[in-house]
Amino acid sequence: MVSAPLSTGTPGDGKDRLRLWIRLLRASRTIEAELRERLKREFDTTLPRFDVLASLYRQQEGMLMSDLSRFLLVSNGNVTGIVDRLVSEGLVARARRNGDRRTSMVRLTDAGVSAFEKMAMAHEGWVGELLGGLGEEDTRRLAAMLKSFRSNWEERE
Amino acid sequence: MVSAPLSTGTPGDGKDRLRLWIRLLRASRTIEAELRERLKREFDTTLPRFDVLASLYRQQEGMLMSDLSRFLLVSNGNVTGIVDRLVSEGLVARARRNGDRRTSMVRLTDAGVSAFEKMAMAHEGWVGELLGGLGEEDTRRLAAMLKSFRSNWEERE
DNA sequence: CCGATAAATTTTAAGCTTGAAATAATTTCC
DNA sequence: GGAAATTATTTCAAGCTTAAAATTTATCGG
Repeated sequence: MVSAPLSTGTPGDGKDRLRLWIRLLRASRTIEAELRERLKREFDTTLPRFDVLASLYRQQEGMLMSDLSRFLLVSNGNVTGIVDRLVSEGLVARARRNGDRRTSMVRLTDAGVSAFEKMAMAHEGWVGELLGGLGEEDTRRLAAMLKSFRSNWEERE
Repeated sequence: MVSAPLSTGTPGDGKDRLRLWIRLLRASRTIEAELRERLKREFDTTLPRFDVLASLYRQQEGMLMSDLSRFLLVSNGNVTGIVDRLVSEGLVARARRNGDRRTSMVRLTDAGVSAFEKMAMAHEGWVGELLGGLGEEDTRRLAAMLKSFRSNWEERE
């Protein structure tokens, strides 16, 4: 996955950052794969569906398709398909709005709420387990660094 | 993307790790999306193809399909398709082996080597830019933490 | 009011991804 | 040697993903 550093490397050039990126990507893919597999096995669902349910659970009043897309960092068209499937599973409902007929408010159904709560409990446990190798101190430090990275990034677009 | 912590949270429970996981995932998706877009725009290629080329560049003697799959953390069937496309682009070649006719050695062509070298140069620069918000010290610390996380993980399977 | 522009969403085509089933070749073990 | 198990790969169906085009509805400037 992605290339090892090519440049010959005096300290401070792109090499350290490339190495960091490779490790970041491997870590997140490893965890993601494990979570995906467990969601499939235990709840017969997928990570994208879980992510949509999680977003909607945070916003009980509902979200627009474009809110979902922006929040989840995926394309508009992508969300359409995932929500379609969740609707057909009865976990989510679209409600046309009087104000603006282009948009629809997407919201969890009661079945969606209770399905998500079960999954979220297990999910939180799994993440705790999968990141168990990290001490509490490192966990918080890592989280803080990643937070500031995100903010830095967002500033510049 | 993934749920915010649900539990009410005494320090040291799963909450901190869940928060870390969410940030890790958001960071890697953000960077990944930007790299994907630039690979498309500048080189008319994709991240999975770039990843395969990068693996093969590291192992100039070639890799089995299963080596690629294991190294890239993706499924076997997935690699088949990506390599097929790279072969049809002339960047990669499959060579049947005399010893074991189930396997084939996949290797970069000359065109593949020079295409990859161009991309890798740009790629390294992009990563440097995208992670630019992090100081050198943080970069190295973060990388060290992620490395030890990976090893911890790998020990337990 | 009406045409142009913008905004929200869906559709489409191409490619990525997985997990499982199918193929093919090798190895193991009587 | 030959059946059975194992290994490497491909094929397949379903779903995820993107970027771009198309659709539908709102808004804005005459």
